[in-house]
Amino acid sequence: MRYKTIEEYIETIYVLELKHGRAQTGMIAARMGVKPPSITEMLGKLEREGLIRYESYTGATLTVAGKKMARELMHTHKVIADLLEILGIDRTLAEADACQIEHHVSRETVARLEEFVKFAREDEEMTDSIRRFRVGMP
Amino acid sequence: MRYKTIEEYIETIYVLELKHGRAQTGMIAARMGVKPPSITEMLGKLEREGLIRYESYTGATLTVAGKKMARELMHTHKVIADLLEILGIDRTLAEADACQIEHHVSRETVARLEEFVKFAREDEEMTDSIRRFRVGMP
DNA sequence: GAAAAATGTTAGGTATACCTAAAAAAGAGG
DNA sequence: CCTCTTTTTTAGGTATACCTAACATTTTTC
Repeated sequence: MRYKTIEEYIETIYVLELKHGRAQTGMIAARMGVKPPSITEMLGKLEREGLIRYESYTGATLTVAGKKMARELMHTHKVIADLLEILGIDRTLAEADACQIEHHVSRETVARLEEFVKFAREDEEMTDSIRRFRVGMP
Repeated sequence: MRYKTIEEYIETIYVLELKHGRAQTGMIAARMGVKPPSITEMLGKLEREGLIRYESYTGATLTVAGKKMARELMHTHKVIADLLEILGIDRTLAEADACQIEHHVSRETVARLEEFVKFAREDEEMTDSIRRFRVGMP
């Protein structure tokens, strides 16, 4: 079994903070499939790295640096998922794949893929070509 | 620092076996930036998992299962790198990104991307659209 | 073919992301 | 405000991918 990355923790905290104002140990644990004591430990590490503020028994909130990381990850995720969907991959699968890929693409590549996604949406000829590609695919 | 995955070991052994008939501890260590004792240990694990044959002081060769994994990885790598290159990403960067992404895409998605790469090469209108996309990009 | 050089393995240790079980703190209901 | 419940943390332990230093084997060279 692979360990969760810091990025996955930050994303989880981001989502929980949006929904509940802060991310508590138990909520993070439930979402990530990791036991609470491990979360406590990890929150200590994330705080030492300046990505979250953390108070015992209260929960965690992202710092500016943490938010920046989270937003970049969300953005990357969206670009990848959109690209895969445009290329005819089922949204559910596209999301699942994006979840993994997002942690392993360079910024530069993301930027270029984003431009392609935009182009594929705006340019009529490209839209057409892609439509033809998708016709007759599973 | 992230640990090397089994897949990375298998790929390295594959390449070395192609070039030298077998993969020796030192060669693997040099390529992967991991010290020889760690390689010895890992080769034991890979053998227990049925991915390589391994003899002390002689080196490792891939089993059928190991070769299958290696070939699939190489194929996935090529599909991803080709796709990125088609979308205007510099080959060197495309290769680097593919090296990471290849370990995190579903088979199903790879299959679909492969079809897209083929289409992008064969279909004139698509080729044209992509050419227009790439014009005026860095 | 023996000594020297190169290569590989063993022994022992570190760091870290996880776990379970037990203790502690916070929150809710009477 | 005191007990009961829920939530969190502490304490202590495991597994694993790495490392260095020391030892063993193989290969090369004279």
